[in-house]
Amino acid sequence: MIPNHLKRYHILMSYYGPQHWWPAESTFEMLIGAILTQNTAWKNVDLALKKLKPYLSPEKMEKLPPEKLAECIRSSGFYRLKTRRIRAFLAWYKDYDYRPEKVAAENGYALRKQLLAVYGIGKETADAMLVYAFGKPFFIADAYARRLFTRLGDQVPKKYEAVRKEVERCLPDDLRVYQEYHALIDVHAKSRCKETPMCQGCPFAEVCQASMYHSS
DNA sequence: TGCCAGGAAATCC
DNA sequence: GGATTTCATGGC
Repeated sequence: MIPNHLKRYHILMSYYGPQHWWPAESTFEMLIGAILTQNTAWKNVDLALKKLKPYLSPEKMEKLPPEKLAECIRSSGFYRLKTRRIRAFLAWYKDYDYRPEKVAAENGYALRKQLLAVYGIGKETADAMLVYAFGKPFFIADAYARRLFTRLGDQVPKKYEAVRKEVERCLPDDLRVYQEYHALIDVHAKSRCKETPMCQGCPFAEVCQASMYHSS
């Protein structure tokens, strides 16, 4: 049986409402945040972004000495590593004159391949950038999504690509759906519905009987 | 106080 | 291809 992700999307949407993600004041901030949040709690990313505030444009960040950049993002963890990754991304982005609309003019899959070739950008980071900065519909098959699907009783594939493709097969080719579905899954994951036993007003209450949602 | 958080690359075999 | 290790801080 094919999990109906469109149905799940509607359930989450009617319960939490539109989220209008990604939480960033600019496209550039979103792109940097995507790298900073790798295996890192968003709270620590937010601290780093605040320190980066004076340099939150590609032109300014490019001129920032690496040691200074590292100092700013220290709170996000893996800071030496992420300094290299941010700089690698900036080098790639510069070929598009740091203009997201130029990047967005590329074909989605070709663009994804390009991003994956950049040092420090893997599948999840690439998909987040594609969806929230460059307007390409891809499903972000992150840890929250896998955990939710598992709890709803799916046999979730181990490979990232398999999960992504399976979800994409179930959804309309609509950017807004991909933007909201991922955001809603995130918001839901951080809500009290991660608790067990069954919490009050769980959006998945109807399917709970047929799933292991509140028993794992 | 130990454990984990919106991963990815390098290095094994 | 898979399994393991490295990268590191802050919060609970």
